[in-house]
Amino acid sequence: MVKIADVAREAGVSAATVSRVLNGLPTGPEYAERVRAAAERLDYRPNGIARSLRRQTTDVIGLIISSLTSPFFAEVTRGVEDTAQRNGYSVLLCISDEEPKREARNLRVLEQQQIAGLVITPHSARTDVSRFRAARIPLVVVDRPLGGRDDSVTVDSVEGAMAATGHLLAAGWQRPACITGPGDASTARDRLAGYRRALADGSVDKEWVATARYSESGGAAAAAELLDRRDPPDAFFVAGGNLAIGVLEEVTRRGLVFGRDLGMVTFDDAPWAPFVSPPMSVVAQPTYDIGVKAAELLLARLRGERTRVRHEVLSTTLIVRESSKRGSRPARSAGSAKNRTARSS
Amino acid sequence: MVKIADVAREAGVSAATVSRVLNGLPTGPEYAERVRAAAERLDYRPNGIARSLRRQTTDVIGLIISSLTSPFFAEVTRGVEDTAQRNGYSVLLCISDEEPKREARNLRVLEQQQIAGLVITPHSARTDVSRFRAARIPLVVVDRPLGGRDDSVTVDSVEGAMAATGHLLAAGWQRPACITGPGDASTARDRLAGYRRALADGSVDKEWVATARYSESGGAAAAAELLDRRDPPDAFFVAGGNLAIGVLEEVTRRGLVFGRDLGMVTFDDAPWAPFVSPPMSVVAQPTYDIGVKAAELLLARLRGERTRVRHEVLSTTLIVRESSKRGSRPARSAGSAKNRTARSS
DNA sequence: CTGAAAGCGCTAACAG
DNA sequence: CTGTTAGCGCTTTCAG
Repeated sequence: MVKIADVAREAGVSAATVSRVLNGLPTGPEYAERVRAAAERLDYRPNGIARSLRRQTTDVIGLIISSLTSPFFAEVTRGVEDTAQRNGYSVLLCISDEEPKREARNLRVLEQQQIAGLVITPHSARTDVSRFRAARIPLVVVDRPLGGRDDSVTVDSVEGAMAATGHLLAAGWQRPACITGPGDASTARDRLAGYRRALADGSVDKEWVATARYSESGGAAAAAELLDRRDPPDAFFVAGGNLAIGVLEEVTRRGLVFGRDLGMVTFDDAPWAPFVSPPMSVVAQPTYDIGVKAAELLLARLRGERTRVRHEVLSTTLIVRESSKRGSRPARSAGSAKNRTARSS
Repeated sequence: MVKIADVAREAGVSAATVSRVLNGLPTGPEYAERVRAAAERLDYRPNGIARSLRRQTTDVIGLIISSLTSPFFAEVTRGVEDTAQRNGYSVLLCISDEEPKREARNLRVLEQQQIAGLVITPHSARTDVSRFRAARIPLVVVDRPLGGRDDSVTVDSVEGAMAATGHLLAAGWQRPACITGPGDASTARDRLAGYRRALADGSVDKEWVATARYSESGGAAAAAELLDRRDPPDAFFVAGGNLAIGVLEEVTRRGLVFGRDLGMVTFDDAPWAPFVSPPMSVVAQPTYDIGVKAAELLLARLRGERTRVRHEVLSTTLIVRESSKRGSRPARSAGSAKNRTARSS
């Protein structure tokens, strides 16, 4: 491996000068040229580890993400990586899988790797990032706040849930249920709260609520439970994309169809959402931007630009397609669904 | 920051002893206990950077992945990360976005970070990993081979494409088209080859081929081009999940429906594939396992266990749902689609 | 502006 | 088995 001393020798200068040239510090131009040529000739690559040890800081940011299976988190990851890369940072990826133990191990590993900063989707409010705070390693919390002491990027879940549920009501559904995530996820609680507020606004005095892990099977089970009740709902507000797939599964298993037998709106858009039958109405989150924003907050901190804690809360967008419409024969669809709907049965 | 010397002082031993204890090297048990207690008391975390510099190796593996948008690559990533984490390694994630320039920059960065090994989905056969080979940093190539000199994990694309196209023919479609990726992706070429072989086997003497970037818009454009031909195909074999969404888009835009007006099978399964209308027939790849396998090959190398180059080629699975059936009234479906299909038109 | 020298925190060779 | 010492490759004082 060619090291700085080799370049120095080749260029006939000291290692210090090579370092200076390569880091763009002031040097005599003739030296600079000689050094650059030598480095080129030897195909020199600075050893980042040695540099980091000396500088006492790395160009690496850690990312602890709940999952990659869900497009939501995959897009957040993409946003973080893109932004980091664009600013000369690398991303050390850890998937916590929503497991507190894995998350704790991830935190430990990242600390040992001396990451410059951290982006994390904490499992719950119990996630312990105190060592990072103590070591003054900047961190930004994504998706679920963590007590408000750290920078954060979240989405207005209450508003999104209200919009979705309100829309269901407005479309004529009378007994909307809420299928949400586990109680230790603040998103799950907020979406439930938004649902309730919409019910209150619509003067609906009964509620239908099921909670489940944010997974397909969880969604399926919740839907089944709800539909099996003596007094079942006639519509679903679903609090997450993974849940939605499970709900879809259970509902089609029963031969029910959205937009006719049941109404439905779910959090999280997807490229395929327009193509399921019927096209799904969704509350879209600015997923990629969440990642970008998170990385940007972190980078600003790393540059020492900002000192006050900042909480960024982004908005959702309700996209109405077919699944939330009431009794709709395909009628209003953009021509596409023309042929594939039932007569009434 | 508490360092090894602090622990040594606290425990009343030398730094070397602390190091030995923490690394599980033989020491007197009473010392071991004292050291552990001291480390615990001080909440000591070894500095991984310093360790790496000294040991001349890191616990980090690099992953250069084409994209995270596609579930295929997201799952591969998950497989790699999972396996790495389980074996005490971390993953430095780089998204190349299929851009040669970004990929080159990623390679450079990872080299500087002194990664212990690399998993990469190379953009094309022109991807230059020579510096890694020269430095004897193990690498494994995923999805698309790179000249056969490195360990690799790929999928039998030819076989998968043959199965898909053959199935289309067997179902009664007579003019199947192939929508595949760009010519510099070997997967695209292989899938095209498989398609052709199936045509030959079925004695079809004309072919319908369109290539596009592996993206939704590419898929849509390719489908449009094919359908606008004077002599259009009556079925599609689509070479990738992203393409499929675009094809779906274009086809439903035209008011056509799969399983009736057109046949379709696509590479890549997805959780939602059973729920689009009609349910999509697919060639499923063992995505997660690809990642796992890749990481395992790499880890074996890092442990110095193996020396001969190994090419792992995994099989695909054809999953027949509705989109490939000919003129199918729902009839043969497994019960689920019972209600939501057209009567005839 | 340049070079010599120290040192980041850790581990491995060598003595004891 | 333990401590002392050297050194991984780089950057950054400090003199010159």
